[in-house]
Amino acid sequence: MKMMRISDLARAGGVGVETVRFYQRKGLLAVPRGSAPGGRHYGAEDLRRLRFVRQAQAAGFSLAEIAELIALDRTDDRPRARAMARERIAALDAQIAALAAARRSLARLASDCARGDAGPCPILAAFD
Amino acid sequence: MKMMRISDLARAGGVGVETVRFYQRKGLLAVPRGSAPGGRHYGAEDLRRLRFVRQAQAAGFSLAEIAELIALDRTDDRPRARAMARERIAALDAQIAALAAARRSLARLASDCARGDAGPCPILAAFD
DNA sequence: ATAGCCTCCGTACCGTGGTACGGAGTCAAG
DNA sequence: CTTGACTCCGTACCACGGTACGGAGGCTAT
Repeated sequence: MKMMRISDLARAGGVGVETVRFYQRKGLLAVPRGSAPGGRHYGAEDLRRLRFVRQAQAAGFSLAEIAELIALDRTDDRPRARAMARERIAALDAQIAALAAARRSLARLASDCARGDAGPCPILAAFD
Repeated sequence: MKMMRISDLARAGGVGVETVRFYQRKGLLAVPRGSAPGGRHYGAEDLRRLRFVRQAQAAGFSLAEIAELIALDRTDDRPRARAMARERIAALDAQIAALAAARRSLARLASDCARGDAGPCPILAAFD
């Protein structure tokens, strides 16, 4: 692919230039091989990485964990990768269940509160 | 009402004393009516509030929004409370869907990677 | 009455995930 | 050959949600 500049990479990844640079500092993204002034800067591989970072973040991995995943990918440390995935799945399950429970409480609040301008609208009792 | 001290309240609410004090500064919890030295400090109402804060946090409200909810409870501003609840429910639904999608991707990674020490374990391709 | 634990209060600090700023250099077009 | 857009780089700053620290003072048991 065709020598993207940092701003192109950022746009393609849906983040700001400063965020790309922040990820570079954190070791999540390669900083372009120093000696290529004016030449190519970033390629398709960088964009894949950037997208991976965003997806992994959406899955709840911290940036530090994502750095670890990238290192794991390099060293092909499959057992560790599997373990991290399993841990995250368990955490995700717990989180989804907690959010679903909160959603139910909130839905109850909204409907308890929905009709009648009189009667109790016990906001502080929403979570019982 | 057994005149809890701040440390009792914190323990009952599952947080640290410093966190209770932090919430007081943020206006989420009342600071005990200054003139009662040695007398009662905190009561059941404070504990309900503290628990409300934690539950509302679990539902994804920020501390600033929680402060607003508490103010709403005081002024009995039902329309606004309903609106906040509905907004939060929508955000929760989106978040739950996103987490569920991430969970599926991760589950696929874990199983793709599960058997065989050979073959591809494409960590960086986990989210495609 | 002194020790030890507690409270209150202010201020400072922390990790996470960015966001902004200013300076110096490079590059292509006008 | 200057202007403008862009790069790299470092440093500083931000919001959020705490967490820690140090001093002044109070309650209670020994």
